[in-house]
This record gives sequence, structure tokens and C-alpha cells, in this order.
Amino acid sequence: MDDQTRMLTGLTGLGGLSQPDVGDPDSVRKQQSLGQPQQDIGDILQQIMAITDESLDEAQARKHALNCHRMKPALFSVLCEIKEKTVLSIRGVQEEDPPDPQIMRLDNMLLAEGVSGPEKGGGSAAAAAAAAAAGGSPTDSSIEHSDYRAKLAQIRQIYHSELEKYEQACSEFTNHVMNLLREQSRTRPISPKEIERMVAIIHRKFSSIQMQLKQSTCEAVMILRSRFLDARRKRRNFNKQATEVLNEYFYSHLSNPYPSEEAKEELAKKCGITVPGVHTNTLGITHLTSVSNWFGNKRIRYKKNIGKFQEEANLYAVKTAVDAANVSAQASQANSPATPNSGISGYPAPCYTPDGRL
DNA sequence: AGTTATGATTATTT
DNA sequence: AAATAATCATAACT
Repeated sequence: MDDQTRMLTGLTGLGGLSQPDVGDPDSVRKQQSLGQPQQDIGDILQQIMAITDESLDEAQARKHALNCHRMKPALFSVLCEIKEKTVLSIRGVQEEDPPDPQIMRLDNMLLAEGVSGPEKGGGSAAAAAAAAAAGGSPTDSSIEHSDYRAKLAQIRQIYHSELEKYEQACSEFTNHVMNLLREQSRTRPISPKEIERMVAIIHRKFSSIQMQLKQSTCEAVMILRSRFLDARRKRRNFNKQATEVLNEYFYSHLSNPYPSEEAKEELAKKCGITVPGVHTNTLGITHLTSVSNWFGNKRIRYKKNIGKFQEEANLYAVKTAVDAANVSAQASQANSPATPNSGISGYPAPCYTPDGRL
């Protein structure tokens, strides 16, 4: 049943093909009788023209007959070639689209914000619970944080369902068009290349729609993020134990209060703000950053007004001295309990006086 | 309400 | 890149 229509294909363009040697496979026969093909073509043309005047049944039969014509496949390919050269090549070349930087930017951002990446649902609840268990202040801003997460998840869900919709629509439409073109390729010259190009065009169109989706998703995330960022400024003080640990380190390293990365890690752990496997606190900030912030603030504020911190300095000097004494006493009573710190660089050593004052 | 303390952010410096 | 200095915004205190 598919052969009937195919005939028209090869024949519609016959008028333009007066040269007899266009890709005819049957060259032997052609050489034997040069006048023959033109005659043939003329006949065929007439037959085609006559089809419209015939009844449906007759036309079908005629079509079928023509479709089976020995020259049909050759003619079809020639027509495709001609079409290719005259029409498609003109605008078909400038289409090696490089990966759009804009869409790559959007993709990267969505990935970074965890919208398009792999699902990470269960971790957040566990992390919040762990943070609550470990930290001194169980009911802090983790609520806001989970709010943020919930909203992000919502955006994420919408994004994915929309994306899926678009993808489905795209493939549906592509399929439809491809079928249509394949069907039509029986009645007019459409090369596979042309179909390919059509598909590419459709994909481009749909990807531009996708870009709009991505863009608006990005916008939504940005808005959410900015709101969250504002919320992030609602700072929570460290608990007493944490500041104690930090101060201890600071004043016992007053000569060089610059903890290395490892030391910061250690401090974060000691402060009880590090939860195993989780590297951000409830405010979404890296613990190391928090420790760094603390030391940055401490250094500058200490330097700015040493007098104000003297009391504190003495207090911690005593503390560490006592600790050191205890440790060394426990280890071996004989050896001298060395005082842990002494001023080396720009920072003066805290001067401990018995009455606790400078 | 006004003030201070403090964690985080931003701009600048080194 | 990391430290500093200035600044912001809020917690905590008076």
C-alpha cells in the first residue's frame, strides 16, 4: 500500500529534467536508444497531468503504476539533490551553534543552587536534627533554614515538572513532524538530511523555551536567596563554650593568633559547631568561615582596644596556665610547668598580675 | 529607647 | 589568597 503514493514523488519534478543522463542506473539501455528517455518522460508527464481528470480508482492505479517506474528512485534522489543545492544549502550552513554561554551560565547556576542537580532530600532533616543535638541552642534559626529549603524544593519541583513537560512536548512534536515529513517524502522530494535539519530547528525552538524556564527559575532562586541572605544576617551568638574555646586559643596564641586550616577545623570541632558529615552550620555558612570570621573580628578588635580586652586576656592566661600546670602535674610532677605563651610579634603578651589587673 | 557586643559582609590592602 | 578595616544588622544588655 505504500508504493502507490511514491510514484508522484518521482514524477512531479520530471519536467525540469530534460537531460537524459541524470543518474540513470540503466545506462546501457539509454545508450542504445538515445531518443527513448525523453519520449518516456513526456509520456509520464502527460499521465500525471491526466491524473486529476481521472476517477479516484483510476488515479490510484495510475499512481501505483508510475510509482513502480524503473526510473523513479533515481529521479527522486536527483530531485533531492537539486533541492539541497538550490534551497537548503543557502541558509543551512550557518548552524553549527556553539553551546550558548547564556544557557550554560543558567545551567551552572541551577546546578550550584541544587535545583537541577541530584536530589538531596533526606540529608537536610538529618543534618538539622544532628545540629540540634550537638549545638547548645537547639531551637535556633534552623527553622528559617528549613523554610528556605522547602521553598527551594518547591521551585525545584516546578522546574523539573515543567522541564519534563517541555521535553515530552518536544519529542512528541518532533515525532509528529518526522512522521509527517516521512509520509510526504513519498510525494515530494525530501531528503533525510532535510528532515534532520527540521528536527534540529524544532529542538532549537524548544530549547529557547527551556531557556526561558531556566531563566525564570534562576530569578526565583535569586529572589529566594536574597531573602535568605537577609535572614542570614540575623546572627546567632556562639554559645559560651564555643567562645571559651576560641578565646582560649586566641589568648594562648596571642603572639601569632592565626590558626592554620587544620587548627581551625580542630577549633570548630571543639566548639561543638561541627557536625560529622555536615560542613555548614544552621545558617548555611562553613564552620571554617565562622572560625575565620571570629578570629578576624577578634584580632582587629583586640588590636583596636587592647585595654578593653586586658581583663579577658588575663583571665584566659590564668586558665591556660592552670591547665598547663595540671597537665604537666599529671604527666610528671618533676618537670618544670612551662608557661605556654610569650609575646613574640606585634601582639604584646598578656600581663598577668595577681589581682587580675594590668 | 539607647547602647554595646558580636557574627557576617564588603571593600581594601598586602 | 588571606588579612585587615570598615560597616552592617541584630542579639543582648542597660
